[in-house]
Amino acid sequence: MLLGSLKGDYAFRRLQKGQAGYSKYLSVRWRGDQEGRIRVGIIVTKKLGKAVKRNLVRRRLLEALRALLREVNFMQGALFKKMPSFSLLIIARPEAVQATYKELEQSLRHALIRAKLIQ
RNA sequence: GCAGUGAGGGACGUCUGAUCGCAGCAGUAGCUGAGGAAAGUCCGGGCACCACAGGGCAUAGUGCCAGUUAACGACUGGGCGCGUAAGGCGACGGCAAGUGCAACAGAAAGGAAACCGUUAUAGGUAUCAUCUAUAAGUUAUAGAUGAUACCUAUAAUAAGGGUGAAACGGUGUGGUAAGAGCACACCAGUACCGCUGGUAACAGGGGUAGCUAGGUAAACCCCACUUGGUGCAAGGUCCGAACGUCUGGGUUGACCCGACCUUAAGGCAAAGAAGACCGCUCGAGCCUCCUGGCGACAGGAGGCCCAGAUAGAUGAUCAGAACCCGCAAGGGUACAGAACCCGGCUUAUAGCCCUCCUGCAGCG
Repeated sequence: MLLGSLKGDYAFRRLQKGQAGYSKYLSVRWRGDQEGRIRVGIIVTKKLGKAVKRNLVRRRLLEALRALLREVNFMQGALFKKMPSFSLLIIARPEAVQATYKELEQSLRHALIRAKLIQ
């Protein structure tokens, strides 16, 4: 499954009105579109630390998302012509630095369910 | 041998395998995939575009000498200063052009003057000595001269004033009213002129002169040299949205001009929004050896290809090894992530290795 990345100020601003979900280590927002693919943006602010720590959190989140997308079913609003088609924004909280990969993955699953993106 | 919160250096800074995932390359199998600082962005280049006849000013920087280098404010070697020395540190041209600045203490912080002090002269006062006069009898008073002390004025002086980071050369002799480079000898320093060694900075030594010139230039400044700006989001190619214009088509109209409409009709011009591609990684490249050089480094031979992402690829899980901590279970393995590319500098850094040093213990 191809993952596009969100680019530009407009794409991020559009998601301010999206469906939101929260969990311990992160929050998510998503919105359906007609692109026919999944586009994702991950925000890891400087509150989390320097480049090494921020990179680690971002890569773990991206890895966890890929793992989740392989096994889950999407809600109806996220589909376009029976293909998943939406923009997703993941915002890491400062506590995410201390989390292990497993904790991040669970946290992401929890948040996506609460945002009504997956079942 | 052990220890060290001692110094210096390291082209040391975890390793191996499996599975899943990501990026690049490849027809496939597959191969490759962060650092010594990738960091800070403090200097210097390459490269790119813009500006530019030449010169000057300004701004900013550099500042002992020689070398290395593409270049540098870097590096190497040397000199000088500080230090007993090993060694370390030094923006290390000029304050005997000008201007400015200096807490506290101190008489005074730059004008060599004031003050204290010293000395001479004059005046006054006191005391003493001598002489004279008067009165009286072994004394008193007055005057004169001299000496000493104190006070005042004028002149001379910078020897002395002990404070300070720093006080207008030092020591001695002569000299003088007292003193003073005032004169002389030696020493230190300065300027100039030769000599010797060195490419040079500079070092050694000689002569002459004058008599001394405080500190501070990462204070202004003076002198010498260097210095255009912006940074790969540079810049370029493809492609080409909206806006323009012309032709066409339509409406109005008897027709023409005109006006309005039309964008899934076409042309021209321009546009830099979005996107794709180039720039982009083979380079002042890396490794080994040889030659030259004290060295920085240079030359040669052979071998090698070693990230190129673009909101940004390195992650997850498991197994094992190494080192450290702990009796054990177990825990820990730093600083830190490429963003056009190189050369430096600076800062961060657990542990490991090498050389030297120190301590303790043992042996000879």
